[in-house]
Amino acid sequence: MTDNKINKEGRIGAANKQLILNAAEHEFAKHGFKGTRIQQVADRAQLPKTNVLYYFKSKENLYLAVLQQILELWNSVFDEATKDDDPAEVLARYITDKMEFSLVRPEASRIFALEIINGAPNLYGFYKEQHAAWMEGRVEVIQHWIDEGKIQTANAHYLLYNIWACCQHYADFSAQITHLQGKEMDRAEFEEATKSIINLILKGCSLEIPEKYR
Amino acid sequence: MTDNKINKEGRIGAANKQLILNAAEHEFAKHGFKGTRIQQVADRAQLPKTNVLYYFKSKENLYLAVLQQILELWNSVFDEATKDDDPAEVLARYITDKMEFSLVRPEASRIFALEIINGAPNLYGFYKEQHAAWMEGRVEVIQHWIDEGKIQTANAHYLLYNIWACCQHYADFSAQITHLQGKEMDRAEFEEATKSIINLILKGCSLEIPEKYR
DNA sequence: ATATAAGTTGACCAATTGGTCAGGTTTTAT
DNA sequence: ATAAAACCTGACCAATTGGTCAACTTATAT
Repeated sequence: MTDNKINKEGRIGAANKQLILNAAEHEFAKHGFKGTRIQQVADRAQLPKTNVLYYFKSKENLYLAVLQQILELWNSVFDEATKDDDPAEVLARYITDKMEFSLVRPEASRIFALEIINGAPNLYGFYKEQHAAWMEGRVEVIQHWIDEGKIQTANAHYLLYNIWACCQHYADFSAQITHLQGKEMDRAEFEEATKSIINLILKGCSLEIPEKYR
Repeated sequence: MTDNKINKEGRIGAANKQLILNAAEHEFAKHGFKGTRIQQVADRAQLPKTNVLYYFKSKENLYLAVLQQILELWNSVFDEATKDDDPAEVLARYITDKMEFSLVRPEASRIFALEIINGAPNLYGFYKEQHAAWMEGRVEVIQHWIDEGKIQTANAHYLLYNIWACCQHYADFSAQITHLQGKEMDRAEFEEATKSIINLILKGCSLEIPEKYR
């Protein structure tokens, strides 16, 4: 049971890896996989390019690590809802969480969007199970409510798509929104937008909007 | 008034240009600007690479031409709505048109999405006026209804964003949807999804759903 | 008929860029 | 102290790829 030190990263490695991952998320979100240069990531992380390759053997490897990190975050945010909770409460909470995610981690959302527009080669290859499980879990909850007559909606899938679409739009299309409104949305405006989505979705399901989300 | 023939394209040129544009739309939608190789476009159009460069001087030029073509289509589809029409009718029609667009021209929608995620450098540079005018026109119509009390919604912008988001999602994220449902959505399913959006948006604005859109 | 423009294309080039490598320094466990 | 592992990085390379060029064929107007 001796602790083998071979191929174990030290403190420096862990810190630098995170530094690089953050820089890479920024660059991949803005330029896509092909459009991102390792040199740009290195510059942003203030490290030499060779150092980036030292920690992440290849560009693809780096991208996969970024995607992995995003998926972990993604899952953790929405894992709380269960089928025994009140639909109105859960949906409102769900939308609030998603919008919070769009506000604080827009770049993560954009990388996810780029991956899917690109045909999701990695999501349905490398992280297939992980991603599928996350989605199936959400569909299951809604379907349960429909079966029990707790919620009025024709199709669990379409409801989820509409929620995802509205919430992710504020991250993925923020350049368009900023341009249209003449300035970046601040937190107050994000909360207003969140209410507009909650209003839309809950009314659409003929649910009462909980007091604290009005 | 003599007809100067210098730099005028003949029939062959017009036909080939369109052939290349169609191929380019396909490739740009799938791989983004940086990820697309001129050779791939040429292969899809079944022409030598040099021939593509002959008609479109550079890759950027080709991309701009594709974007231009998409914007013309985009605008033409939504220019019909006016502020004097019935909001319920117009919104339902608007959503139907957008969903039809997502069904028949998903790649155009994806190029548009990629451009915006990328920060919309060309939309707010080259085609700034064109694009802004299209958006402002839509906002104006909604705002007019709000001012006249014809429609119950807090914010014209957010309403439009939510409509765009839901409809474009079915084009931009079709890879995810296809994966989730195990097969591509057919027209019947698209019509069902369209109804779910109309239901959501109109109920959200406290509008009656017109008979033919139920 | 023929001149002029439009269209075609293989050969080639220069720049970019992902990735390697070897020779170093620093950290860490004992 | 010292050995082993972890970390660092300048120099370099091979492959990709956007774009040029010159020689050629085809179409078209008069």
